[in-house]
Amino acid sequence: MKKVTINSVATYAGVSKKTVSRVLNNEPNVSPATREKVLKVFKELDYTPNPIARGLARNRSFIIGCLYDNPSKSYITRVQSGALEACHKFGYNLLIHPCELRGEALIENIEQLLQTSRLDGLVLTPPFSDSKELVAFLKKKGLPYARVASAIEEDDSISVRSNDEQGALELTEHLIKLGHKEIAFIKGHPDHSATELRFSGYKKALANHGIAFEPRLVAEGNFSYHSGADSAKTILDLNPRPTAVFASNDYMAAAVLKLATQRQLKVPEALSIAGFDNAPIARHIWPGLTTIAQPVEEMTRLAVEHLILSITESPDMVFQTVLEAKLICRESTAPLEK
Amino acid sequence: MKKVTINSVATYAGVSKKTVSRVLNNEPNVSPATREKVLKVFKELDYTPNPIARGLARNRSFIIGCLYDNPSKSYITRVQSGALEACHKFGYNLLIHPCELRGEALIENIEQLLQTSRLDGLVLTPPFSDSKELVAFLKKKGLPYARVASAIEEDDSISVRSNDEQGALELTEHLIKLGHKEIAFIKGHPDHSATELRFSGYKKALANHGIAFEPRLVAEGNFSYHSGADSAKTILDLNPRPTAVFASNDYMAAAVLKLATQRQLKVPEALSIAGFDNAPIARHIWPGLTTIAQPVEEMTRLAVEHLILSITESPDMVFQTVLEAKLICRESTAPLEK
DNA sequence: CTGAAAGCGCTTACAG
DNA sequence: CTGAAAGCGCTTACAG
Repeated sequence: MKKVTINSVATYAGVSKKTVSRVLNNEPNVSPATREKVLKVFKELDYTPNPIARGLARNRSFIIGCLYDNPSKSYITRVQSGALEACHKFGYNLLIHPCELRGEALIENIEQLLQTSRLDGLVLTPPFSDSKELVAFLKKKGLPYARVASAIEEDDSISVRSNDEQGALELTEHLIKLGHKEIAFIKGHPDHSATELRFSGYKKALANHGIAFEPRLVAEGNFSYHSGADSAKTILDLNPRPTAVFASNDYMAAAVLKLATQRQLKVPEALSIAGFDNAPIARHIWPGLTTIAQPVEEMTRLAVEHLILSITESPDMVFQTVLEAKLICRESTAPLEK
Repeated sequence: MKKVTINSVATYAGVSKKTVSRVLNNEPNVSPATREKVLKVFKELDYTPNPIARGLARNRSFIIGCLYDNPSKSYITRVQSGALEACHKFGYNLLIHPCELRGEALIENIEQLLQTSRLDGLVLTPPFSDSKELVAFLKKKGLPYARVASAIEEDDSISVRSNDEQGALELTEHLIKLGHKEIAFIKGHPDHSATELRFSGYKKALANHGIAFEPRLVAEGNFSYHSGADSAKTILDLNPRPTAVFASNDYMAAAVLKLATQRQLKVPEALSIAGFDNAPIARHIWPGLTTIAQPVEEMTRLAVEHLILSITESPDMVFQTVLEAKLICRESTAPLEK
C-alpha cells in the first residue's frame, strides 16, 4: 500500500499536478470534464491531501490554539467544545495551551508556543482576552486572534461576549423581588473584566430599587472555590447577617452553601444563595443553585468561526457580538421569611 | 524583519545548510568550533526551525492526539494536564479530540482525524483504551498509541493504569470496619474496564469479611450524575435500606448525597456514602465524600512520555505500569449507629 | 568532519 | 482551460 500523493493522482488521471491542485482547492479554470475525472481518481485512490505539505507551501498549519487559565474545569470544557465545533467545521484542529496570566514571562511562553506550533490563530479566553499586553503582542506579531468573554474596548478585532452586567442585574432583582434587602456580594478575580461588570449589575439593581449599597456586604473572591470558602466565612460572620448572598460564580456559591450547611443554617429558608455561570455543580448539589446561564459554547464557537474566516478570507474582519445571559431559578433562593 | 530560515543561518555562519541541520538535531560529526559558531548565529538571528518544514521532510507533525469520551469534566482536565506536561517536555503539542465510542463510525471519525492532522501518536483514555476494535485499527494503520486506565490485556504496547480493584477493596473494607454490612454498590459504565474491577474489589472485600454478596444491593449506573440519581432512587427505596452506598465515581455519589439530603436522610449518621476518583466535587459538597484518589495526571503523563519515546526512539517499546490508588477519608462515612 | 543534490507533497507565479 | 518550473524550509542518502 504505497502512499498516494498529488503526483500519483496526476499520473493516474493523466493531468498535471497543478490541475489536481486546482480541483483540490476548488479553483476555477478547470473544465467540468477534467474536474470530474480528477474527483473520480480521488475516490478510487482514496486520496487526501497532506496537510503538512500544504502547510509548508501556504505557510499554514490549520491549527487554532486555545489559551486559558481558569479554575473552572467545566468552563474550560465548554470553551473547548465550542472551539472544536468551529474548527472541525472548517477542517481545522484545536491545540490547547493552558498557562498563567501572572506567570513570569507570559509573552515568552506564547512566543515559544508560536515557534513550536506555528498556529494560524489564537482564541483568547478570560483572563487573556482582557490582557492588553497580550493583545498588543499578537498584533505586533501579526497573529490573528479572537477574544471571548471580554469587555475591554478594542474595535478592530473579533470579540464575542455575553451580557454579564445585565445578567447580574436580573439576578439581583430576582433576589430583591423575593424581599431581600441585605444582599451580600462576592466578587470574582480582578484580572477578569467580567468581575466589574457583574459587580456593577448588582449595584445597579440595588440602586433601581432604592436599596443603599453597603461596602461591608462585599467580599473579594477570585472565582476559585477556595476563595469562595474564605468569603463565605467573612459574610456569614457578619452581624447582622445578610439574608442573601450573590456569588460571582457557582463554585464560590457552592462554597457558601457548604459553610451554611455545616453551620446548620437552612438554605434557602434562612439564607438565599445565588451563583453565576450555571456550572454543573449548580445542579449537582442540594439545594440547586439559582444562577445565570451564559452560552459559553456558542460564544466560543462564534469567535472561532470568525477567527478562521478572518484567516482564510478577510484579514481585517471586525466582529463584535454580545449574547444574552439567562436567569435560571432553582431551590437555593426563596422569599425572605419574616 | 525577514524570515530567518536554515538558509539564512547557513549563509550567515558560512557553512552549508546540512551542517546547520546537524547542529539543530544534535547530530555527531560537527567539529566543536563549527558547532559553537552555528549556535551563536542561532542566537544572533533568533532562529527557530520551522516545525512544518521539518515535519514534511521527516514525515512528522510533532503533535499527539488525545481521545476521550467521558462525562467527567474534571477527569478530562486532569488527563489533558498530564498529557500536556509530557508533550511540552519533548517539544510536542497536544490536540484534543473528544468523540463518542458508541457513535456510528468511530473508526471513520478517527480515520478522518488522522487525515486532517497527521498525528504522530494517540493517547487513548477510557473507554477508548478498552476498545479492542480501535486498538486493532491503530495497529493496522501503524499509528503509535498509549493506553490510559485500561485493564485489557495486550502485551505489546504502552499502558498505564491505577489499581482500581485494590482501591475499591480498600474503600469497601473501610466501610466494613465502620460496622456496615448492608453496603449498596453503584456500577459504572459497562464499556469501561474499571467498572468490573471496582465491582470486583467490592465483592472481594465482602467475601474477605464473610459478608454475603447481595445482588439486590447493586445498581447499574454509567458514571454520569444522572445515572447516579436514578440509582440513588432505587437504592434509597430499598426495604430494608442499606446503611452505606459505594458509588463507582464521585458524581454518582454526589447524586446519592443530593437525594438523601432532599429526603432529610442524615449523612453520614443515617447513611454513609463513598465515591471514587477524588473529583473536585468530592470536597465541594457537605459532607465531603470519602473516596479513592487516582493519580490521573501522572498516569497520563507517563503514558504520553513513553508514547513519544516510542515514536522517536524505540518503535516497539513495551511499557506497562500500575500506579497506586489511595483512600481519602472525609465526612460522608461514619460508624454505623445502632 | 563537511557539503551538493535530491526529495518530502504541496502551492505560487508565470507562460501559453 | 492547462502545465512546467520554482519554491516553501527542512532532512535523507550519498560522496568526498
